[in-house]
Amino acid sequence: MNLTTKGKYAVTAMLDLAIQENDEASLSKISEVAYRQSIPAPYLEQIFNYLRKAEILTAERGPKGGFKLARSSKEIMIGEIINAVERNMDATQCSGEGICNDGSKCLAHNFWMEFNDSVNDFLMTKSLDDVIANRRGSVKLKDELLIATG
Amino acid sequence: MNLTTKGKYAVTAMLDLAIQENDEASLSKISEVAYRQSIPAPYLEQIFNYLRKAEILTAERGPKGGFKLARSSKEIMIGEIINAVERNMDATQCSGEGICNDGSKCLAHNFWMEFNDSVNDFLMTKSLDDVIANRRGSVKLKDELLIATG
DNA sequence: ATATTGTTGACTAATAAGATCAGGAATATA
DNA sequence: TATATTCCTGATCTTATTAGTCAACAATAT
Repeated sequence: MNLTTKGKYAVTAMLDLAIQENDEASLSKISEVAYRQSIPAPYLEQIFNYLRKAEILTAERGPKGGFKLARSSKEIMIGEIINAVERNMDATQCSGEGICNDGSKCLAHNFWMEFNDSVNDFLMTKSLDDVIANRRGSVKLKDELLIATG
Repeated sequence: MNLTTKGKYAVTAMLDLAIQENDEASLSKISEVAYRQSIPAPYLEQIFNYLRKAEILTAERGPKGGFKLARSSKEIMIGEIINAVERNMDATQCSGEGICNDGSKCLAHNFWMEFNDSVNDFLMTKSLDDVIANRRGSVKLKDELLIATG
C-alpha cells in the first residue's frame, strides 16, 4: 500500500476546487489552484487529467476555460480521488506477485484483506464536504440548526 | 504513507514464529522461517535485526541458536512490527517537507491526522494471536468454551 | 578446533515517485 | 480570420527508495 504525494496533492487540489465552488459554475485554472496550494503546476496538470478521466472533475478549454467538480462536494468521496491517482492503494497484494493466490502461502492474507477494508471504509465515507466542514469546526452543526429551525 | 513488502515479510515471519511457539522456548533459524514463508533469507536477516532492536524478538547465536518472540503472541501488536521496519507509515506528513507546519497551508491536514489515527487504531489493536485465531476460524471460540467448561 | 548461527554494514540493481517539457487541440474574443 | 489562452497528451528526466546481496565478523555448542 502506497499513499504518495500525488494522492495528497489530488485531495488538496479537490478541496481547493470545492471551496472555490461558491459562485455557481465557476471554473478554476490549473495555474490558480497550483499557486494557491503550492503544487507544481505541470504536475497538477497530470493529476487533473487522472481526475477528469475518473469523472470527478470536468474541464473546459480555451480562454475562460478551467476545471470544476463533476458533482457536488457532498457526493465526492476522498477515496475516489485517491483511487483515481494512486496505483498501489491495495494492501491485499501480500507480495510483489500473486504468490498468495494458492491461499495457504501467506499467513497474513486475511489480515491484509481486513486492513484493506478498514482503510477503504474510512476513505469512502468521507466526502470533500465532510473534510471542509470538519476543518471549519462547526459548519455541520450550523446546517443542522438551520434545518431544525426551518 | 508506505506499507511495503518489507513490512509484510516482517508480519508474515512473526506469524510463523508465533505458530512455531508451541514447544516452549523453541528457537527458529532464519533459514527455516525464510524457507517456510518464501522470503529471501539474507533479506529476512536484515528484517529480524530491526525487530530485535525493537525488542519484539530475541536471538541466540551459535549452533542451536535462533530467534523467538520476546513476548507472548497475545502481547505483540501488528502495528509494532510494522513500525519497527517501515520508515514511512505516517500519513500526517502532508508533503515531502514540513510545509504543513504553519497550519493554514494544507487544507487536508486534519483529515490526514484522522486517517492516521484510524490506521493506527486498527494496527495497534490486532495481536499476532488475533490474526492466527482469526485465520483458523474458531480457535477463539474454542478457548472460550474451554474456559466456560473449566 | 570447528561448524553453526546471528550481527553488521556496505553495496548493487531495479523500480517508482516526482516532476518537467514540447507540441497539439479546442475555444473565446478582437 | 488571427491570436491568445487554456486544457490535453505523451515522452523524458532525475532522484530516492525498495528489494535484495554479500563479505567479514562475533558468539557459542559440541
